[in-house]
Amino acid sequence: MVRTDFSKIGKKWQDKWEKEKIFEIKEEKGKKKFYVLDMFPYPSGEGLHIGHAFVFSLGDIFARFKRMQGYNVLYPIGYDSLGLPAENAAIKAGTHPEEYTKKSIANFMRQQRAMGWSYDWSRMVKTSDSEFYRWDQWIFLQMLKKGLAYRKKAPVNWCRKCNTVLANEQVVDGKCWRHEDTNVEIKHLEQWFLKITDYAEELINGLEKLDWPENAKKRQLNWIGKSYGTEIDFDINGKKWSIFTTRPDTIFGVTFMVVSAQHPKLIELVTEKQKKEVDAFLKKVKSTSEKDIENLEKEGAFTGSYAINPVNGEKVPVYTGNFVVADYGCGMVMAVPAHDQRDFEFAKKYKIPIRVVVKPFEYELNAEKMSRAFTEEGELINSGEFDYSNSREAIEEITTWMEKKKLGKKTFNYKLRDWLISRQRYWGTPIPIVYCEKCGIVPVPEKELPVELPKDVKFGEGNPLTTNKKFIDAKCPKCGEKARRETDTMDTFANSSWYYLRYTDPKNDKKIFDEKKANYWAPIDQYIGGPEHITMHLIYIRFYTKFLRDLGLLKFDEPALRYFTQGIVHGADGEKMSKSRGNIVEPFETIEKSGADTLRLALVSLASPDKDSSWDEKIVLGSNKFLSRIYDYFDNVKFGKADARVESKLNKTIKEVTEYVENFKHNLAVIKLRELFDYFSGKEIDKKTAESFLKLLHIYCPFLTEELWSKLGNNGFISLESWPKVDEKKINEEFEKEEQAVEKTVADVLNILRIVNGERVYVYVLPHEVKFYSASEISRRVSREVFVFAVNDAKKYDPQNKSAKVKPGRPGIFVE
RNA sequence: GCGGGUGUGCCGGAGCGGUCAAACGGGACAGGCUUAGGACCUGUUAGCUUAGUGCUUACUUAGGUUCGAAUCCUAACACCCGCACCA
Repeated sequence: MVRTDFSKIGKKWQDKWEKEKIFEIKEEKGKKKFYVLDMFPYPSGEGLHIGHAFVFSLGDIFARFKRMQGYNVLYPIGYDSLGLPAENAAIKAGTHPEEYTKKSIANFMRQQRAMGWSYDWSRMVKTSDSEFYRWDQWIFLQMLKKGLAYRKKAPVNWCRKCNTVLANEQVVDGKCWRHEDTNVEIKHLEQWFLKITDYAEELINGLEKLDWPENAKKRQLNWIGKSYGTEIDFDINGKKWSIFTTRPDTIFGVTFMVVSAQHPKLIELVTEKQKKEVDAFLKKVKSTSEKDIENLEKEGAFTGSYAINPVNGEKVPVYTGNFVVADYGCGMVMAVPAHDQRDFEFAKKYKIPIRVVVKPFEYELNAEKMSRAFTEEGELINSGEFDYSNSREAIEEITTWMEKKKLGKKTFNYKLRDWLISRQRYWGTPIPIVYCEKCGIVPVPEKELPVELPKDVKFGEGNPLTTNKKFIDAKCPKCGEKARRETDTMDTFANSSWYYLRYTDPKNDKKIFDEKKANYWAPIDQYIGGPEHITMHLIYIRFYTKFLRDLGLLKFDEPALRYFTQGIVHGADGEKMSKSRGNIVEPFETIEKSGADTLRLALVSLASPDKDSSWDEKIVLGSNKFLSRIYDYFDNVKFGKADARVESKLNKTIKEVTEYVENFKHNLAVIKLRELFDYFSGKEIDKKTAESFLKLLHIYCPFLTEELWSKLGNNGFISLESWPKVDEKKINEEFEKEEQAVEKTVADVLNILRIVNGERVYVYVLPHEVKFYSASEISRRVSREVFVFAVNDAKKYDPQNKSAKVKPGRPGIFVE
């Protein structure tokens, strides 16, 4: 047998598809659209990795499936080519990010074609094209107009390795998302923010109707983090200071207050006497951000001020502390050490009194002897008129009571913060702003967009954009005087927040996109991408979509109706693939050796695509073997007439596979295809059945099936054929029974043959079951001569009267 | 601490109330085809037992619901992932 050169077949069909532009589509009235999208890649110089091969194959499989089902399928590709990694990699390689990106993209494209992904290449977008990022700038200006883009001085996350600030979403465990070993520092800088929090409520509510994995929705919900509580006003030095709490039931147990070390108005609270102490503490806080944040001890300093508890008039000291988050709630908390672990630790350290106000139902609490805070439900004590009520119920009661007395009010808070988009780096979308001494912050007029990235900059220290004088020096659009151009660029996530819309009208140079086109294709019907994007990209893209809708450009609220998260393919050792572990799998080696079809098939056979899996080279061998068998079979196939059994099996398979593909259960679909092939490869089949099989297989193995399709004498592309339809009438459960009967009998016969040897096998069955037992089939399987008799057959040969043992579904067997 | 997930035979991994000793693939073993095979085909792969029957023990562990559980519930253990000083 000659080894089939799958990679050669691949190249042949790649070229044909491209020449005929069969995947280029346009809007069509009367045809139902379907938008399949894989999250676009950041084009690194290293080319596609196995994760790419996997996700994009999932997308392609789905796109092909929907296309064959008759939908007008939009399946585009683009490159998230702006961003820090490109800049860093370019610097490292001693080249310009633009060159680096260009090369990387070319390499990506070559590899993507080889994988057989059916993109509409004519719609390709690159975020690094000024014709793309021009619309980033345009959106920014619209947000500015609506007050959603604003500038403020704030404590921000700074990564010294990236040399830029980071969004909240980009801080992982107190470290930079790109530098696991680098602690994020807090700096106070003036930066641009997008007011995503305005959409917090809608971002929560919108989740409900989305067909997303439950855990993705939960994670977003968690991230937005809405919590209900009470805002309570405390009097400090005659001024009103509010705090936020979810435990107003413990208000009588407040023994001190803590204000965040980063609170903008902290100074107002610090008395002359305490200034030194507080300053020393603040200094320490700043330097501790360098250290391990996880095990940070709760620390603080007394400010010298006292707050008056509104419910009992008590004076309690106000501290500043390192464990209070400045921009959550009010940046200040009421501390109830008896019932909050953090407050407890703080109180112990600074010897602040602890007062129990919630008593456990079963026992007494002694404040002095407590080793930790009691945070569970209990009975109120030391709480004035609320004594003896249930603490959980008291939350509501006390809040209502305070509302009546105007001491506080019911409210809620989000964990979600506004999106900090300024980056002090070069390879990003320039923020279209000019600073004028006279006019202040002035937006660049829309007709002057794009503000292009100058090519001539120096990389090294600081923001490269500041090294190009021509770029910085600008004229104020308002007064015409000399002004300074903003040198910060936008977070790369701005680009990916709306790219899916640009695909619908990628070459439009008048507008961001044509609304008709966008509303025809979008929203995305099936989005596919990794779980790491759930709390970053997928929040931002939803936010942008809602904003563009509010501008009147979109008629829908959500960017992606259905979302599939693929699992991570680990190395053969079950560990995450990494260079240092040396367990990286290079998809290209496999493609060259066994062809893209093999790789695609292997990737989806490995495990359920939504689950993590470990790469196993054997899966490639197995897949390759299967494809070789198919190729050989079709290479010298002779068709006959349709066999009812084969047709039944085929239709059942169509039904199952369709269902599996729809739900991304490709591992199971492949099994069904294997079973079908095994079933008919030993039998005579008709051409139509064979073609249906090829069509089912096509979504996984596009090249091989194109080849075989044409070998069968077809002129067109199988890529453009339609998905087989189930003919329920042809599914005959009788055949299944028959199969099972044969299966069981074969097993029995083999079992007997192991004990006694014989040449001839006699099978006795109930008269109405005779039709289920095919002598030839059993004979084939057991390699003996086989005779089937009905028990009431007078002429049967049955020397040991085995027919007496016959029961329904169980034949008698005699071997001699 | 909070949230999500997973635990199945030698391995990967299906199954998610009966038709389950448990799909499919891989491995191992036996046999066939062959000069030979890492190629292909067939069979075996929990234990005991038997001319094909039957029985026992099995799907992390311990309980429970049920006529009946790998599948549902409760608890424990283990592992993985996400968020986290959010008041």
